[in-house]
Amino acid sequence: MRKDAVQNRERLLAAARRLFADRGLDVPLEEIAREAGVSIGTLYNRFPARDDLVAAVFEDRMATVAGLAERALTAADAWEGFVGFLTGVCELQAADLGYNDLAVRGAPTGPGHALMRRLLERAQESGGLRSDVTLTDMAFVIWGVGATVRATHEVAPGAWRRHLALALDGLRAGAARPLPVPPMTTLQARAALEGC
Amino acid sequence: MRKDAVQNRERLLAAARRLFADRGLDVPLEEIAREAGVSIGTLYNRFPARDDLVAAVFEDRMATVAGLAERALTAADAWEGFVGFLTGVCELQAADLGYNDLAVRGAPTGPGHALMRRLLERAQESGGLRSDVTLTDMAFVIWGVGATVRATHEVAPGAWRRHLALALDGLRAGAARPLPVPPMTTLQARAALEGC
DNA sequence: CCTCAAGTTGAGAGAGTCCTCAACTTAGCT
DNA sequence: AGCTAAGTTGAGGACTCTCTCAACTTGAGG
Repeated sequence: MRKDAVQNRERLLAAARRLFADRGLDVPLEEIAREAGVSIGTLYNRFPARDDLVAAVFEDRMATVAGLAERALTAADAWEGFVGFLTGVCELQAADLGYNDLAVRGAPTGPGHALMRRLLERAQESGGLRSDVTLTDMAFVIWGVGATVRATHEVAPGAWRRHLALALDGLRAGAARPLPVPPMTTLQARAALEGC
Repeated sequence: MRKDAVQNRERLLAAARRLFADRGLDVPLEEIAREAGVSIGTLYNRFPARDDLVAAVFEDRMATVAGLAERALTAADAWEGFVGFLTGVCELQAADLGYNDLAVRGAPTGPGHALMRRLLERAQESGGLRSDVTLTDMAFVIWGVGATVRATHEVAPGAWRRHLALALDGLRAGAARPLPVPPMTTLQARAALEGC
């Protein structure tokens, strides 16, 4: 790749990072090109589809989340580890509206799928996490906090922490009351994301 | 008003009710006009702004929610009343994507504002509801369940009940752990809605 | 310096939505 | 039946966003 092309790619990524973070994934591509000081044609040249740009921008987050999960697994207290992981993910959501959109749209399909399952089972075995929740129920936390982040990020930037705290209190073993309907199947959870 | 005009108004409302329910508030107005068998000009003639149509379609829901709140206030068990109210509102959300959008966008400004405050205080005095939550925290339930409804309505229509049950378990006095950040002020909660 | 593959450009086609308005139609009164 | 205010119509202007492509520019190897 020619060096001016590399530079333009970097500029596009930097612009996209900024705009996605401030306004979410639906920012017009023309605006990203303008912000990058590059024409719309160049943007399409580098990133034929919006998803290619999104994937490139948020590549690092996959590793970040995996790191969070691994650290959480080594926590002395399994429940604390579980809480730390969810808090970490929600902090990423709150820090970047683009990642918030991505997390909401990809909640249960995430990369740390296997890691999360172990995290959850470990927290259940330790007696901290109620035993009647499944991995697919974690989507409720992501979706819920995601909605709160969207609504409040400008006007009450820390409000999501309160939402998360309430949600976590509902996940504690001590709080458990029998749940109604069965959990979503993995297939259902996956399908739920297509619709948004 | 001429009787053909009345009829067209009814047709428009019926069409809007159907389409809003199925697809949410952002359905194109042209499609509503087509579904009603009426031209787009007539729609604009009757309802100059989208909000006028939305208000007319969901007028009845205001009364429904007020009724839910009043019934909840007379429940023998204050906590059960509180749960019944929230469940009722969420059922409305799940039954109608348009109302879901409306509830999410208008969560804390709702009509039963005063009624809801009494409902909440009553549930707290009875010892069922944790005492550190405020009215503005209810928005988390509406926003959260709203997001789950949106994501799952096609693929796992009952999933929101599980989300709500978990949220309610987090609101129980028994589950209470100290909450982080202070609650949103009413002003913040109101402002949060403008952004969406 | 020359060449040309690689890269950039931006006007414009296309799709979708909102909203208007001048021309037309009709309900309902006399 | 005739009149008129009330109502309807739908083409079209305005805006926004996506995506393409033929013409132009430039980096870098020879």
